[in-house]
Amino acid sequence: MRSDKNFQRRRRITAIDVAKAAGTSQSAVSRAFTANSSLSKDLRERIITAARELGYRPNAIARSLTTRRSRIIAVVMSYLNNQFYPDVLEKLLDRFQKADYQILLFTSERSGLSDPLFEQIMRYQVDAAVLASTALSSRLAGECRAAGVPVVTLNRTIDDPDISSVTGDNQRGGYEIGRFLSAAGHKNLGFIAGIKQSSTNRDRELGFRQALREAGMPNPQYALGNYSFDETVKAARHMLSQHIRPDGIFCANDHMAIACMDVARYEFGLNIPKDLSIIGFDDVGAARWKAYDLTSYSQPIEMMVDNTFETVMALIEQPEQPARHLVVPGKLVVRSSARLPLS
Amino acid sequence: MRSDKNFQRRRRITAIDVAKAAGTSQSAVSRAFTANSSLSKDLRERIITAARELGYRPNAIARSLTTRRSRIIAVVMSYLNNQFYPDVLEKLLDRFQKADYQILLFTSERSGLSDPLFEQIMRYQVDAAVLASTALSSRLAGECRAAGVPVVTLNRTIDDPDISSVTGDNQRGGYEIGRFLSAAGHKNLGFIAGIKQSSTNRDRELGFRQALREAGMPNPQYALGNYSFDETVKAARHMLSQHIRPDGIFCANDHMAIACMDVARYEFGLNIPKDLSIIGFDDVGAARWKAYDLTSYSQPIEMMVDNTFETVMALIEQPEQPARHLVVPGKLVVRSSARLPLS
DNA sequence: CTGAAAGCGCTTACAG
DNA sequence: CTGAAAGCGCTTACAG
Repeated sequence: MRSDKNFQRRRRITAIDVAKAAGTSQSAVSRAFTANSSLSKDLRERIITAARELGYRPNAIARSLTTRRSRIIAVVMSYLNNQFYPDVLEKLLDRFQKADYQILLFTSERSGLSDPLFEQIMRYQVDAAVLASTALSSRLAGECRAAGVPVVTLNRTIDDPDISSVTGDNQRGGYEIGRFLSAAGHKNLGFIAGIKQSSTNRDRELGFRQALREAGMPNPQYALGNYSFDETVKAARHMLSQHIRPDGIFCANDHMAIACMDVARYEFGLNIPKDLSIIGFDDVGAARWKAYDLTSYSQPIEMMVDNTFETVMALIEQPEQPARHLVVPGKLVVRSSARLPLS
Repeated sequence: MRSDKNFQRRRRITAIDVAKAAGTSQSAVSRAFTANSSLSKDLRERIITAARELGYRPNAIARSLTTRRSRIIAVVMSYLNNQFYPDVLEKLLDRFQKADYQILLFTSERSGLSDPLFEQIMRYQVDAAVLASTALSSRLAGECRAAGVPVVTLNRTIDDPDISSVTGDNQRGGYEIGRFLSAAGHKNLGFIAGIKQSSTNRDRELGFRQALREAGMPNPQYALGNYSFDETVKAARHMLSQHIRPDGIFCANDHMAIACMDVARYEFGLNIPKDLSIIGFDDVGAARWKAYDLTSYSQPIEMMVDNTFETVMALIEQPEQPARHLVVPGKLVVRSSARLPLS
């Protein structure tokens, strides 16, 4: 069967080998490695011993062919240079590994071509997909679902209400940030947006604008950072060069807020927060770094991941159940990058 | 066969369905989806059309059962909060996806219990494993290899010379940093170490000490940061509280250097680099952030990943070939966190 | 070029 | 509790 001679791994040890060694049948071996299947204590022990001696390990690939469950979850993620995502990934990994699921990781190229991605996800018969890439077209989610693969989007929602999602409270976060800035007596606010079509950006911006409106403030100045460090540098330069320079900027995430702070301080010589307040979103690790000490709205990763996990499991058990849309509350973490409300 | 009624995904579309629709045999369908297998243009087209109409996608799991190649690579990684690793991961993903390999991601809990990890890796029949976790015991590598799974360690080496590795030039990097600091006229150097048993730390420290020796300088003051931000904060506090305070510190990676800078500036009120020079290692993205502007020795991720990929492929083709130990050259990236050599 | 058939390593209904 | 056997969805040597 093998044609390329280069390929020859030592013969695999299979359940049949173990069965022979333990003087029993292959089915019994299978049962010994399957939770709550009926097998006498005695036989089970004999099998386990033989297996250990032979270095036998059940072949998960073969198993999933018959069970039709791979115990593999596809995770699609990009923007790994934004610390928020690796942190999410690490927690996801922990959570799913603990439940004996493995994670097959995909990045969507920023080009957004999700088709080949979808192909691969389907071919590997994943039990579910977690989509945590803001860059992603919502098409991927729809395709997965149409193909019967449970999907949950993490840190984003998409148009289709039938697709479950877990997000932070983006709108409320934007709103609180707007209130905080206006209460501190800022006169000219700015907003540096992430990717325009992303739900995170949309909701954060929505909340922010609403707060300004309620406070009787004009619309904020606007620039596009696209969740990219370099683009944000340009956006900040542009915004800070305006005739009327903002005295407070809300950046749609911490990653951009850091870029913005660097520009303000080192290119414009501004003192933060005296000359300019900056607030981010996510409360990533670097927000705590003293050189930034960034005021931010938190997204509690642990809770988001737990909710994602629960939702995925529920969907695997009952694919037809109604979609869930979980919103995990965060809170404004006040540090020193923005002036405090006048008391 | 299925007992739990909750589980029912729509019937999968298999090669047999496509064969029927295209009026041919299942073998032909298989051939249509296999590169360079003999099949008439005509039949192939008919099959592809039928497949598209039915939404058929070959089942990679079933395929790997017969080919005995899963086209899955295990990647083991931890310390994802050190930006170096997500950056590596993103590149690895790109590189392997491009070659039609998928990545099954594992974190080793920092506890270091690698046994269950090994179990899972084996069960999923991965074609190879890339170990990029400094926290890892070298046992995992040995076990994989003993089980016939090609292994390459990335950003670390282990004792066993039969296990391939790809690393930056840690020793030379440490050496150049030592020369740079001594040439700048520093009098009292300090070293904040990463994980003691890690090869990266060992080699960086080795080179550093050698340079000091050659320059006729005393051994550096020493503190342990264990590649952890919080531990480094403590280490830096301790080191900077000494009677004779160092005027230059080499931190075994950028992640720790940032922690160290924060302590120096915001707890001790030191001016960097006037009062204290700090140099890191890796040249991660944050080293370029203006608030740190960190002098560092670079590890060229792209090249490291390319080499890892090539090595993995070579080992998959010829498992018995001799191990490779590739060292990718980096360079000192001079920014403003350390005083310059006296010219 | 094409098809029938064996086999990859498991799980599980069935029968005892 | 235990075993023989069918079947999961493919690949590929074999024969035509």
